[in-house]
Amino acid sequence: MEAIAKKIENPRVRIAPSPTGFLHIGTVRTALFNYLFAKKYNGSFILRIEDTDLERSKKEYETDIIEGLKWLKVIWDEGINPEKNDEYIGEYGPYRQSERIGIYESYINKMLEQGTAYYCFCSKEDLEAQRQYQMSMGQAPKYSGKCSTLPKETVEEYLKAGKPAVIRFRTPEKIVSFNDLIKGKVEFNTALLGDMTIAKDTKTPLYNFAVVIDDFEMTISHVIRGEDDLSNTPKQILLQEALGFPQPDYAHLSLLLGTDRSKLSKRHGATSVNEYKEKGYLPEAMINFMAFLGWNPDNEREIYAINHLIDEFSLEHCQKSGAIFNVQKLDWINGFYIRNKSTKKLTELCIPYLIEANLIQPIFETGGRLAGIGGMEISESYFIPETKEKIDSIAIENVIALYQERLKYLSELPELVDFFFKKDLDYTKDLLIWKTLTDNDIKTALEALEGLLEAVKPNDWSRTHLEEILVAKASEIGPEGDKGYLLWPLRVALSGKKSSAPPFAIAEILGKEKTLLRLKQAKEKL
RNA sequence: GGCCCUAUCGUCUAGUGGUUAGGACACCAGGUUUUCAACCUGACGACCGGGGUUCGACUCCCCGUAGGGCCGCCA
Repeated sequence: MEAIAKKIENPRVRIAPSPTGFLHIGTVRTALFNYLFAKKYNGSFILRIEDTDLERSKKEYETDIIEGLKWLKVIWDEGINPEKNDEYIGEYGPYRQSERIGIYESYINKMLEQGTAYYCFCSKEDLEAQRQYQMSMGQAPKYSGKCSTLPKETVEEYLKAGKPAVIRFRTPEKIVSFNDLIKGKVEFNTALLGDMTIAKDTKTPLYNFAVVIDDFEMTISHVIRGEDDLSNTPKQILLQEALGFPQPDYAHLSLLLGTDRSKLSKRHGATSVNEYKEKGYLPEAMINFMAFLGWNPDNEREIYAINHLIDEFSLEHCQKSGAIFNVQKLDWINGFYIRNKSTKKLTELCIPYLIEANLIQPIFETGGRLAGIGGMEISESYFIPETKEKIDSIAIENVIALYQERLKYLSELPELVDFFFKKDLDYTKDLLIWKTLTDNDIKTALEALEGLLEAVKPNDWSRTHLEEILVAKASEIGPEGDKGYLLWPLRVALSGKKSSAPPFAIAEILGKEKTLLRLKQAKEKL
């Protein structure tokens, strides 16, 4: 019989990244699940920066983590102020471990006094050799406990002499068992652990120790984290017991996997959210996609906005096994969100990519700001570097509208629409050929088009009218009504590509003058 | 090597003893298109193996097997 599920009220959860790299996609997933859990049950979501490793921690990475989570709108209730990084929000700060050294120190001293922790003077080399030996003997690698019985005087003496030391926890040997909210009952025999290192010295705590202190001090009620931390849990529970702390509930999320089913890492490709942001994935698509990696709602719906995710979220529906990060599905979801955006909004998102590709450049007349890819602020007007023409955002919007339903991600755009912004198109004669068309046929078609378009009055220059007259003509000349005999050369002449949006719409946007010019340029290729 | 976790279409998953094993992405075919995309229709495609338990196992138990994670003076 299962234990009666505890009611969850106002939980306090946290995400505790260490700023030793750019915001990782796996961190985001963990953050998201914590966030959903907190919001679902009216709790608090806390951001704590685990920067005890001074060597590897960098401010730059911390900023990246904060900015990435902000971009995804996975916002915390407590921790570093998202707007002002030198301030904290919440009563349990500071929220950077590097600023909590005094707190750890007092607990370390307490344990040293209690005797639940002791100084160890063994050298790294000896320890490593021991580990190798034990593993080769088929034993669990663990510390021998050599220094655990050192007389007090010896310890004093060594310390005074400045002998290198670390602080170890006198790990009790017992069966630790806990009920993981996702995995179920999990048991460990801590006799296999050995006395673990909890600090390099009283001012330099190590991960497992700092986590336990902070989770207690910050009254964390639920620890929701990746499965890679599962084997740290018994160590942390033992520490809690030694310190007399209550035990939080644990939930270990299955891992995000690469295509080879190993833990998602750099060698699988993009793992930093920046890379996805730059490639032009929308934050809401990323969230929707990642929520469905290792979780699913009760129904078969797939598209979920964040507030729906919050409504439906529960740890019971979390998968026990790992999930491959499948970019194809991400592409599909992202395309869906792109299609469902207003064209105006999408245009704002796309403009930085067009600028980046140097298809357009902003004109800063009234202090417009350029925010770059993923940014929102845009200039009022633009010019086309290649032609020196001015182009307003409405015109750009018309271009975007044509490609909105063809886009999987934003960075695809420039190569799809570059022909709108170019003087000469770069394609060869072969591309103009439809099925069995000869040079002469193409010339005839292009001239027919010229004649037809020349006659269109400026006021009639619209995609619907152009379609009307051109399709009528195309059906006439092509065998068995094959419109490609006329329309294919038209498309290629206008776009220089073998696939594009309908040429009538392209012609409308290009305008009569440029359309005719491109027809002429096409003839010159023959 | 030790400990722990996991196992349904290629992928993400539904399924909690009796189902034609459902959906989505991808793939394939057809429709619509001058093309591509979008859209519509359809097809293909899975319970890791072996023992139990049971009238009956994808579902429960055990043993294998496979995959993964962790075994730091990193987090």
